[in-house]
Amino acid sequence: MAQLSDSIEHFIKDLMTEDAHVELRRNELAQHFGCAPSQINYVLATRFSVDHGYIIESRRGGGGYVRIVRMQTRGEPNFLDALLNRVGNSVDEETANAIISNLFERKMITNREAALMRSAVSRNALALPISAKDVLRAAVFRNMLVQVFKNLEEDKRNDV
Amino acid sequence: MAQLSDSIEHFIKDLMTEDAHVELRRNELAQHFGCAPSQINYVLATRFSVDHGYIIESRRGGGGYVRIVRMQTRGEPNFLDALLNRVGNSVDEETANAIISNLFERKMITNREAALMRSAVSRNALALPISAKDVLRAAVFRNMLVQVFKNLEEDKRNDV
DNA sequence: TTCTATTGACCATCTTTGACTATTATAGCG
DNA sequence: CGCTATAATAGTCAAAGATGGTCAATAGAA
Repeated sequence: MAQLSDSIEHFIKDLMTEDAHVELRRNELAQHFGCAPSQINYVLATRFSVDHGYIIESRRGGGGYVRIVRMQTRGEPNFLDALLNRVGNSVDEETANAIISNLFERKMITNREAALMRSAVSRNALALPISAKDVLRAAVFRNMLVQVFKNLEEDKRNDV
Repeated sequence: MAQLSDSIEHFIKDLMTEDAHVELRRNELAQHFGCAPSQINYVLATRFSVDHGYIIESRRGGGGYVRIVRMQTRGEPNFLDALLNRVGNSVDEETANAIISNLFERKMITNREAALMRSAVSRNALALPISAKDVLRAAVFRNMLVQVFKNLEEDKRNDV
């Protein structure tokens, strides 16, 4: 008995045989299957999660969409999933930096991107005793802005 | 599904590829796109704000106009300072995203870097009611990891 | 029973429109 | 010439429209 969720899953995967990504209208798809729109979310959550090798992006409002991207698992399958598990709910700066370095060595991120990431997770960016998210975000963001400029200087020095 | 607002945004930016400013008739433009004149104001407010690096001047009455000017920051030594001041101790996501877009349009960061930055300051990354910095960092960092993979997909899609 | 699937009520976000308001130029009048 | 009415613009703001998200209750399958 092909469950509704299975049908939707296969429908989406059929759409993705060619391309590694699809974009769809949640409501349209729900209507196509005659189900509640939230059913689509259920399918996405249970069959297209990160540990299944997919990433979901979406946008609300007029012209809204849901985009499903299949990750290419270079090397180990579910590398991202492994990294996310490694990080878990808590990670110290040293570990985070080690992971960033690893990503760079694997040529998955550039030098600049690695620097950006380090700046975002640095002690300096996050060690403030604050609670309001805007305040926290400001701290993270200021650090990233500084890094952008450092990168520009670096590029200039290297005549890029 | 190119939204009206997106079309109008691109239309205006196309007009500005040469010159750093354009002057237009609000009603004419609205008629050209078959929409309400106030739609133009919406686009200006959401895509051409000061944080996006633009200044709007206008005049009503006969011979009225709307002028859009791209702010010059070339050689401006205090651009970083200005941004840091703008951010201050608190900044909302919308403003942060506007600034990131601005940096990208000025070719100061790449598409990938902009995406990384957005992921680091996103609601999703920071809205957790947590206090321990390691926990918070984990949230930020997980988001960035996902972004790295999105970027890889993006590059592959664009055959870079 | 226990795990998975489905639904629906309520929420969040982004866009578009329209009624009402504000400003400016110009034509006509005294 | 100076004033005023009118036309020509643009601005504001709140409501409606268009999507997607979340979560808890319920139903169904194993």
